[in-house]
Amino acid sequence: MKTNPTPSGQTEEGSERRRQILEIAAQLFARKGYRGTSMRDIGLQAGVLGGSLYHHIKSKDALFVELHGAALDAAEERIAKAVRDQDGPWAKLQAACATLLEIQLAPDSLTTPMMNDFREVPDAVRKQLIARRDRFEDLFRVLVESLPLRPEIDRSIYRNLLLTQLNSTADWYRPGRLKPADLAAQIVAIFRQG
Amino acid sequence: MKTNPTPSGQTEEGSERRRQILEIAAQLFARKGYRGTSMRDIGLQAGVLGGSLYHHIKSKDALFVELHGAALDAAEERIAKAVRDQDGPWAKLQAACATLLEIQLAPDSLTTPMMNDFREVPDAVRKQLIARRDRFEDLFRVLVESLPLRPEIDRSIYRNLLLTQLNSTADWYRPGRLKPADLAAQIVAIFRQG
DNA sequence: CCTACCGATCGGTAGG
DNA sequence: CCTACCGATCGGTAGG
Repeated sequence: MKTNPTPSGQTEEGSERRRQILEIAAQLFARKGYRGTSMRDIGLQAGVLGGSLYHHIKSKDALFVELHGAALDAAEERIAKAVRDQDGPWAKLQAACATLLEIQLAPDSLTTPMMNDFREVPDAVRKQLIARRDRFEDLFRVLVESLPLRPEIDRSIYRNLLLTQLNSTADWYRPGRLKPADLAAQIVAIFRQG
Repeated sequence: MKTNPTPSGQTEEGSERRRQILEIAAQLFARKGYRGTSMRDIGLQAGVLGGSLYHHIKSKDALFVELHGAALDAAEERIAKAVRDQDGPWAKLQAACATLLEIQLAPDSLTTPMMNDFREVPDAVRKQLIARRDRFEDLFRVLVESLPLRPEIDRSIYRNLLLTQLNSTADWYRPGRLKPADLAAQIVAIFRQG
């Protein structure tokens, strides 16, 4: 939908240069966190001085919120599609988990969400991130609703635990023989008790 | 063992004043993270200027490492005791989980571990934290070894997922009708598939 | 434990 | 996009 480039290069909104900068910033934020990434760091990677970035963005805060939102937009779309392709509540859940893990564990793109360092972020930013994340999690709320779970399981806690699991995997996962899809299978195997 | 106070007040190692400062620092680090807590913040809570803290500690880094170590020491001791009091692998695991959650979710003491913001911390500090945490996790390695798990479950991944779950609960838990022990029961109910 | 300060770094801006 | 800078804040220190 927005993949084909606009006619020519202007310095505003959707410019290619701006997209490059967003991608660089997303990678740095994902690796070093919000506070651990300075505007000068981003500038260094982009080949300009920190101050020059302000031609393309309004503030560090707005940049972070925009990246977070774009990442969740992309993730929602990919997950919804993966879920559509499956039949049965557990197959749908596993597809959603595998897709989210693939996105989270491939930290090389604009689409990597950053759901983990809310505590590092200014209060005003945090509020926006939480609101957006809550909407994102509705996707999983629906999936968990349709699971056939034992009655003693609290679905709200269950969903929280599952999402926590998915979101914090990036903290310890290292690429190797264990693929994201394998990990998703293990997680669902655990969460799918008889 | 170290609970009764030393004869009188000196300004060195084990002074009461120092203990107060460590407690204040631990709370702030737990709430705001490593980078989000300045020495001036700690001083403000302690009623002194930031620079004055350096009579009691060597550096911010050393302070954080010391707090992390002390918290894990205390947690290990409490968990080992709780495990000893139970029979059977699942009962032992649940006791360990409940104890760890109780510690993590009562953020008002020197004993609250901070296992979550390793990315915020300087490299030299991170290495020490990881080494200490790995030793701590051996406690759970032993517990997971003795579980009767289905053969298709990878115990190393299983342990990682469980610990991730326990350690990241503090990010979303809010005190209420759901007690730490209840949460531990829910987690173990999920991880204990038939 | 304070005063008074250091060098470094931060997000951000004016003006070209 | 750069030069040159702002005010704020950081960890830490000397000297009392």
